[in-house]
Amino acid sequence: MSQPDTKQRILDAAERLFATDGFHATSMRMITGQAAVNLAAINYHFGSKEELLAAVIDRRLVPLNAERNRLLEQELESARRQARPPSVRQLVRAMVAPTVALRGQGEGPEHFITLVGRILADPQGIGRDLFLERMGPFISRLFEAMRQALPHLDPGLLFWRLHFSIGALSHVMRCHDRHLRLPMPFDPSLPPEELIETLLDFIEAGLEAKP
Amino acid sequence: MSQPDTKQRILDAAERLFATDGFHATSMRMITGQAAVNLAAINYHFGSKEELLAAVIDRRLVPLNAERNRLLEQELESARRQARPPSVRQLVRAMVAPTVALRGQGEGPEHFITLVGRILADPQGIGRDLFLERMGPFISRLFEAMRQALPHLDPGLLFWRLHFSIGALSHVMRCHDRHLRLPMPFDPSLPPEELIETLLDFIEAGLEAKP
DNA sequence: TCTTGACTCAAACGTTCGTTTGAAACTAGT
DNA sequence: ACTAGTTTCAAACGAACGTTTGAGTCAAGA
Repeated sequence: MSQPDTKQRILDAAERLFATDGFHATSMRMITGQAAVNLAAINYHFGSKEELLAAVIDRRLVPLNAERNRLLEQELESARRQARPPSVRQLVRAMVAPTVALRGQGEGPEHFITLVGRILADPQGIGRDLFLERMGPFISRLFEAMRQALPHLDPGLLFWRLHFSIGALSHVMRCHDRHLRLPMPFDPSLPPEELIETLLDFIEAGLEAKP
Repeated sequence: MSQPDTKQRILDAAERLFATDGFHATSMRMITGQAAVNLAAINYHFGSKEELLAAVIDRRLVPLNAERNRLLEQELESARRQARPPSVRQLVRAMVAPTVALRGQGEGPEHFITLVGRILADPQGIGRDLFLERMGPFISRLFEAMRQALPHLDPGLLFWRLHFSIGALSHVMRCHDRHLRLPMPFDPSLPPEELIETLLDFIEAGLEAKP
């Protein structure tokens, strides 16, 4: 390949622009302009604008879900060894930690976070089916593991509380910095490690609420 | 006016299309086609496509925030009369109840919910500034009231937990029905009243978690 | 009846969109 | 040095975009 990084430069520029401006508001000329490649390179390397979006999503989501599954299986295995039910906090951590860790991994993952927020908000969008297809297996396994961790909880109630938990996570991911730019008399910023624990405190208490 | 409902028909069609397809993916010809009005009617009545979006948002958000503020002031006044701190649950209810109540109020409000989800996911979108401008006063007042309700809680921690709460709410609003269309061995659907209480249980426990 | 203002309409404006094309440039195997 | 295969390039394609225009329609006041 004469310029082996053409595909990567397109992926980086598309990730950034899809996140900041949205899929439909981003033109292929904007992408190829920022990537400093020819306009036809997208269709040559990816086929179409939609297939480019799929490639942008897959590049980060596949390894992310692999890590989430690894942490979940690790806790299930640890619980099995010790003949105890899996820990709610550790199960939630399997979902939360790799996600929050995306922050502080550079500009690319930050843009990816924003892009995922857009995809979740799009009820019939292009990337949504792909995203849910990638997420489904983990969510199913997390739900089953959570039923072992909270056997007394009604499954329907557990479903909704997991739903709320995912919402809290995705919302805090979506708003990196100044989402609610209110004049605050203090600085609410937290390092990622503390943010994880703060979020785990909140979700764990909500999942284990009494009624 | 010869056809006095032209503006309403445009607003209804735009609300539906902006929600399902997104602002940039919706053309003015799609809107005027579904509204059965002339293409130029949008520019005549609203000025531009962006001003139409602002009108769509304002139509529902202004009365919604009025109701939220009413409930919040009602609880503050009740607490003042009884010389007690405001109730966490009642304060959260002021934010949650009018929002969840939008479900079951017809097709229009349901589309509006989806549209708000899109606006929140758009970091520099057209409707975002307008939306935050409308929401800001209520959020600020809610935060101050919550500080009275939870005086022992660090303000920075309260900020984050309110952030998580808003996330749980907006996520559950965004996913009316089959957001996670996993093969569930049960029916997780709930009537709005029960959904409100289920969400309040979750948020209240999270806000009052110990550390 | 004439006039005025609000509204609707078909048609066109210039621009930008995603995609395609065919030739040129480059790399590597023989 | 020649060839085959891959990648880049400028240019153009038809289609769709948001907006504007100017004539036409209608209801109501003078």
